[in-house]
Amino acid sequence: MKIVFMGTPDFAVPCLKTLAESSHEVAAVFTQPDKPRGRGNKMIPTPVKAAAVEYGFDVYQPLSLRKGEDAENSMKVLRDIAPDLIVVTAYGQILPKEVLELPKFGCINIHASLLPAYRGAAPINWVILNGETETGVTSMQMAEGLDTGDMLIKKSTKIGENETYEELYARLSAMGGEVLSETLAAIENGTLSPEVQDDSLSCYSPMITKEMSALDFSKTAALIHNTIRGVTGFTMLEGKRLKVLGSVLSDKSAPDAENGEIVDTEAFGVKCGDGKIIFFTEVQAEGKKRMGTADFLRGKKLTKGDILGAEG
RNA sequence: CGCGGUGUGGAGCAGCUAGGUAGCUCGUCGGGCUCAUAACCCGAAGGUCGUUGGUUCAAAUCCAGCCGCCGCAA
Repeated sequence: MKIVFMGTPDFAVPCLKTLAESSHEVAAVFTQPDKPRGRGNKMIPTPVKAAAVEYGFDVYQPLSLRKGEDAENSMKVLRDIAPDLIVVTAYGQILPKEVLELPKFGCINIHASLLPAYRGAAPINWVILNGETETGVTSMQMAEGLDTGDMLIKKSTKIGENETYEELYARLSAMGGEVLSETLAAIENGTLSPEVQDDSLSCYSPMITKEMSALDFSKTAALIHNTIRGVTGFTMLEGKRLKVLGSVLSDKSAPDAENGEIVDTEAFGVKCGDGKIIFFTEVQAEGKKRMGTADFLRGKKLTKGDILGAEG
């Protein structure tokens, strides 16, 4: 088949790789325009662009597919290519109806959740924030609504008790490539059995914001654990920012301590709102590399009784 | 030219402001103690102090450039 791929972040790269290594023809790759980002505001290509260039594919980066000159040009390009299928993975743009209807087999999307649950922008973060124990990847035939298309192939996976967003992201990203591969095979073999989503079971996962990462030690240890795993926690230690990238729960409690108080200076244990102690396993201080707690504590002596999160 | 931090034995840090014997915690290796140990005691190895140049009698420390890593903002 002649295929056009649309995707932007790391997550989409395994899907592009799947296509590149398949027998199908990748006629073009669409990705978001380069933007100045990162330290020094340098122009950084999107991960998909970088990968596409490696493979030698044609890359298009329209500002929008819905309106303006870029949209018109893009439509022209797509019509000229006349793809059999468009594969979309975390592209970051809403596709207009005329694009959805252009290819013979329509557009398929690889989504990082078990639909109809967790439609929307940040499913991987939200499954962890909500303490889910299982998630997965779903491919769907794209429709006009946001992640509402008929489901094609679904693969599920367990979420580890201490698994972080980063780890799950990597796993689901790889699974995305597998699901795509199976979906393509099914399309070719005509063995697809699209399944309509039950809207009553759906839920959305809105974009995450920085504020969500701030650790609130009046909450329960479980919730704090989910925040750390789901969006990375940050708090203040002796007036400096401290990122918390991993944690484990414990049965220990410290009823007499204040919320956010450091109660264990040898393993970085902090008292939470429900009295339980949470242990940080990986942290990163301002200007420092991320490191395991054991490494961190070798150079940084904690003071028992210090309260995390207190400004100044 | 977005703002800022940082680069010191294998790991994480101190030392730099007021230049002049390389320090701490841990790890590694050897020995000891112990029924035993990731515990304790004794000892040892291991560092061109990111890099290049400058100032100086003397630079980890002061100055300039370069490279690397990172936080914030976008």
